[in-house]
Amino acid sequence: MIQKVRGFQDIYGENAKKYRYIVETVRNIFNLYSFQEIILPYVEDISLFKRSVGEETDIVQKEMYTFKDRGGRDLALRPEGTASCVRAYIEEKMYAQGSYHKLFYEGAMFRYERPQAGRYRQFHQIGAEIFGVSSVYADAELIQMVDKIVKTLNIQARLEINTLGDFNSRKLYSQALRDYFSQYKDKLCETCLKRLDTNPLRILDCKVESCKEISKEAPVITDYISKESKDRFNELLDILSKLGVNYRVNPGLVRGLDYYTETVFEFITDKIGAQGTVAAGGRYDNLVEQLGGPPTPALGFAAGIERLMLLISQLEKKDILITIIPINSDYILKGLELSKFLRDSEIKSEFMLKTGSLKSMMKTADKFRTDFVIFVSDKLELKDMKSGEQLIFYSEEDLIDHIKGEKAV
RNA sequence: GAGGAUGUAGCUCAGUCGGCAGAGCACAAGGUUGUGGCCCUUGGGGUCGCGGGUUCAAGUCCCGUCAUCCUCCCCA
Repeated sequence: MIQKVRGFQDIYGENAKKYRYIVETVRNIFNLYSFQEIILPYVEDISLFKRSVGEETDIVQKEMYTFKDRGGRDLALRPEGTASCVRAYIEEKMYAQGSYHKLFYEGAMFRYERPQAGRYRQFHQIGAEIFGVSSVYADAELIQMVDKIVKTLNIQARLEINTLGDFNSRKLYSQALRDYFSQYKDKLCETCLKRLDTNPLRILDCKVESCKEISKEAPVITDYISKESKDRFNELLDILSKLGVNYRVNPGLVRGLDYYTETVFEFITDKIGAQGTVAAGGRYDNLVEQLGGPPTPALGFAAGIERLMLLISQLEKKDILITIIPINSDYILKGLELSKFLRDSEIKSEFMLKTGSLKSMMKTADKFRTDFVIFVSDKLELKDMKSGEQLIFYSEEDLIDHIKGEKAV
């Protein structure tokens, strides 16, 4: 049997409903905050991700799905959305329209990782970006919006927040850490040795005792962050409090992508195993320029739809279902005609396609969790599946009038 | 990329020392020839993940492989 590819999944049934529910809910919130949708390609030039996400990051080094197309172009399935969004912002010359831009996107991302609960090779994100605003109020508005999403979906997650300082501060601090930890190469764990090259900030996060010990004496980020950045961060925290957003400052919070500056944040849950980050983002003030656009401050976030799905409870059944059952084969066509009539009257209905004994059709209807059954014979009998009561009608019009009356109540 | 656990009916899972492939639920038919849920009876269902090996004999032992789950890692 041919099976689905490792790390890929079929989303169907209740899960498909959850997926759509999340996307609809989040899109609705984006609309409330006046973000505009951008539908981006799934395939981009490899160098876009090398130059934005970072040449040395795990995502670029070992997790991208890359291939050559027939024209010999080096391409990649997108591992994240921000890079494409920035590329489009520059390529479509949105900056030329002046003011600022608020965009959102949604769709599949691809990373070749070891699958795990809440981690797939094809996964889905929904995210938003703001281009052209350096004001701290943009950070506050964005984070408050994500907070609203989390609250609207009724998800238990805490907000952790930190600042990395401006681009230069971050670079200087990384170098300082690299210099410091290089003295202890023989004492660092294997993964931290790699982090020395890739992302020295992550060493501070290591759980190995010996690494923790060395980290204690390591340079502290506050010494490398400008007063402006610190003030900015404190102002953001103050605004968040006033907006009613709860947070926890985590000085160890570092994002894995190279482009972040200043504000970084994650919404984290401990209810779905090790992959607890449900939504995350931050500011990336240098990325647009770095990719060939005009200097443009920017920020954004993305949420993992599969992880949100793991956190939302069973959806409530909203609409009522009516199943039409012809009592024998003589009335099938009449039943189908009735179904058409109901649907033309905007009434949701299921026409019983399974043939067999009335008993087996009733069992099937029950499995569909139908609310009402209409038995079709020379008359029409409406049965309430909860109470078992039946009403007899002799014309389709009378029946529909009755149903519409019921729905109005 | 590293470590660990698991894989038997549609689902959840038993299967002892290597000796005829099992249960519950689900499904089908009937009890009630025009009515679901509860109950009773009967029935249909199997590439024991896949491929090798050992053996008179393998779901069971050995090797490989694939997949799922968990941890590390990474990240949404």
